[in-house]
Amino acid sequence: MEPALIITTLNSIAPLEQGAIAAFLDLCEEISIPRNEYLVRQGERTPYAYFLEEGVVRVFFNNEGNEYNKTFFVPGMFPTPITALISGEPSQLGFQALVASKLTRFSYQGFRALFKSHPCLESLMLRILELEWIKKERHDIRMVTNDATTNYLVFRKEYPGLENQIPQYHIASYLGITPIQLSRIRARLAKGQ
Amino acid sequence: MEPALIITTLNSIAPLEQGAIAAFLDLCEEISIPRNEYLVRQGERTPYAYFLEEGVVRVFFNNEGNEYNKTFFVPGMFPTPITALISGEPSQLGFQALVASKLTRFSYQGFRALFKSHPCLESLMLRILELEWIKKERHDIRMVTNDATTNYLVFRKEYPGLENQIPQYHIASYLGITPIQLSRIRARLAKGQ
DNA sequence: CCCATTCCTTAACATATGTTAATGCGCAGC
DNA sequence: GCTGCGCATTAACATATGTTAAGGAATGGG
Repeated sequence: MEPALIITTLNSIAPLEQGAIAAFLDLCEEISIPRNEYLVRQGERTPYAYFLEEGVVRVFFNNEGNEYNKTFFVPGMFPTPITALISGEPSQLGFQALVASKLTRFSYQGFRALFKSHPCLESLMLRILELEWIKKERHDIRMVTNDATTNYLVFRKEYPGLENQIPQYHIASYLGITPIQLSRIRARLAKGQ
Repeated sequence: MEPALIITTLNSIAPLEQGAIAAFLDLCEEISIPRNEYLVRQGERTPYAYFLEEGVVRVFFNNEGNEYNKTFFVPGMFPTPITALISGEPSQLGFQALVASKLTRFSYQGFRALFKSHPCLESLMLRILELEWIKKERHDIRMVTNDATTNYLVFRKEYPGLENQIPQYHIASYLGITPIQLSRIRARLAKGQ
C-alpha cells in the first residue's frame, strides 16, 4: 500500500527505522466502509487494529438497547478495540462508521510479532498508549467537571463540522443526556445569543 | 530496600531479568504517610511513581471546591500520576492517603532511563499500561451502564471493608452522587433487605 | 468526663432532566 | 409530485436527585 496519513502520523509520534516502517507497511491494508457499517460489532472478536484515514467513526457501548457513545474518531485517530486486542476477549464496544470512511488496518498480533526484530515499534506502541491515556484522562475530567451545555460547546469546538454530519441523538448519547434535553440546550443557546 | 509486595507484583505482570530487578530496586525507596496526607497535590509536579504496599489512597479532581473521586487504590496498585509523569505537566489530579499507608516510590525518569539497558522494563511498562487501560475501560462501562445503587453494591464487593474505613462522602463522590443521595440509597437497601 | 467537631441521617423543598406524546420538517423512494 | 420515514422540536407531566436545614450519633481532645 502507499504510505498515507498513517505513516506521517506514526513518525510524528515516535522515530521509526526504515526497516520497521517497511515491515509494518507489509501488514497494512486499506479498506473502505460505507456509512453506518460496523468495523467491530459488540461481542465480536477481531484481529485488527485500525487507523482512520477519512471519515468519522463512533465507539459505543450498548446495554439493553440503550447506547452510550464513548467518543468519536476523526482522521488521524485509531478507532481500535484496544482492550479486546490485548485481552483476546470479544469486544465490549462497537465501532461504527458514521459517514463513508477509509481506514488502514493491520493485524495486531502481526504488529506485536515485529517487536522483537524492531524494538522501535514497541516504543511506538508504548508512546501511543501513553498519548491515548493522557487524552482519555483529560476527556474524563472535562466530562465530569462541566455541565452538558459546556460539554456540548466543547464538542462543537473539538469536532468542527461534525455536528452537521451526524444525527443529534449520537451527540446526546455522547454527552450523557437525552436528545430532548440536547434540543432544549440548543434552543436555550439559540435564544441566549 | 527489601523486596516487598512490589517485586512479586511486577514479576507476575511480566518476566524480569535479575539485572533489571536489581537496577530497579536501586531506584526504590519506601515511604510511610499518615492518614489524610497527600502523595501528590493537584497542580503540583512530582518526579515519582508510586506503588501501594499497605493502606488506601484516593485519586481525585477538584473543581471550584467540588471534589470528584476517580478511584481508590488498595495494596498492589499504583497510585501514580501517570499523565503528569508522561507529559511533564503539573498533576491535574490529587492523590491522598485515606488511612496511614506505606508505599514504594521511584523516580519515573530514572525508571525510563533503564529501558535502554533493560528492554524487559520497557515491556513491563507497556504491559502495565495495557492492564490499566483494560481496568479503566471496564470501570467506565460499569459506571455509565449501572445506576448509583448498583455501583454502590459493586463498590462494596470490589473493596471489601473499605466502606467502613473511609467517610461516606468519599464514596458518594466516587459514585457521582451527593452524600444525601447515598444515605437514601443505604436506607432503601437496609429496608428492602 | 465533657465538650466540640465531624459526619451521617432525615425531612421539606426546589429543580433539572427524563418520559410520553404530538407536531412538523426534510429527504428518499415510488 | 406524493408519500412515508427518520429525526428534531416542543409541551405537559412525572420523578429522581440536588439543596437547605436541623438533629443526633460517634469520636477525639482538653
